[in-house]
Amino acid sequence: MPELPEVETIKNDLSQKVLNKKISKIVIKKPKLVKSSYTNFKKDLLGASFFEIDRIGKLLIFSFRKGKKEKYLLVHLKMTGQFIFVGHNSLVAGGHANSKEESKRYRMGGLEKGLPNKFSHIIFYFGEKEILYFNDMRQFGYMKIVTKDELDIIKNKYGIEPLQKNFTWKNFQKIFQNKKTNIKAFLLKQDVISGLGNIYVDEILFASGVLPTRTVAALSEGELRKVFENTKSIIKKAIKYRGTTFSDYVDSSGKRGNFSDFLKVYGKQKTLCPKCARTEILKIKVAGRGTHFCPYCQN
DNA sequence: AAGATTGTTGCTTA
DNA sequence: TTAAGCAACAATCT
Repeated sequence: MPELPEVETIKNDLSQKVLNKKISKIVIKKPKLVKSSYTNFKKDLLGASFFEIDRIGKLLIFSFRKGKKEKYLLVHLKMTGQFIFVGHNSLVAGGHANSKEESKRYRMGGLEKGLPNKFSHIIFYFGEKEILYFNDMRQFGYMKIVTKDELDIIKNKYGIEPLQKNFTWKNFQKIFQNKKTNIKAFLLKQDVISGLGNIYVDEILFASGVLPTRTVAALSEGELRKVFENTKSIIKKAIKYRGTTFSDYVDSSGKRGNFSDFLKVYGKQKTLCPKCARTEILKIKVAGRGTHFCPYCQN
């Protein structure tokens, strides 16, 4: 599941690869993934080039010019979306990556061969031989082109960003005052804090020693402070290690994220807690999501 | 073979 | 009016 660190990694990598290169061809195999006008999609993008790639929360923003106006290609990867950039023809194996075994290997991050595969739904060509594949097994992801005004409206719906200046203890405290929902559900809300998903929320709460079921308003100042600090540090560290691969995520070169090696609770149910070494990590459902925690270390 | 998987939206309920 | 809760969505794996 691409969350903030994974999307940030993709943003940084793609910025090195596709900026200011002319889009020479676009192949759309699954039109329903284009959520804006389908007829305008190619019309707007063909011949254009992206001059900047940005990110808010888990949403990628590709800026380009259409005539004198700036427009924006928004891409959300949702759960299984991937961007794979291929600079040479070497990886393109003529469209046969469709065996069960091969697609599994592919999703697990072992990009050995086979592009496009049956999950390559939208394909951008840059110049003669550079190709950007948008793959999405579950077809939850989407692309859409918006104007500046539309972009501003969308941006305004996002909460504070863990990496930005306004992510301060003061602001954090203010936002978390008197909220009656549990801390897990609250941290997942994109209009509160943008970019956190199921993996990082579980990791942040474990690091903070706070049970995911705790009501926000009932947290002590010290506990809340830990949640704040750990949100910053864990997100930063995850970006440093190029994100987490749990099932489907790979970066734009098809490589896995290395933060997987640092996961302490996510996916670790039935194993011993790495901190107290005496209690099994439990997995329950909170906020409708699989939730991992140590009942001894988290209170 | 039914249930779990998750990010987001939009509807319902309090 | 606002906040919280939850079903729905899609496709695949266990």
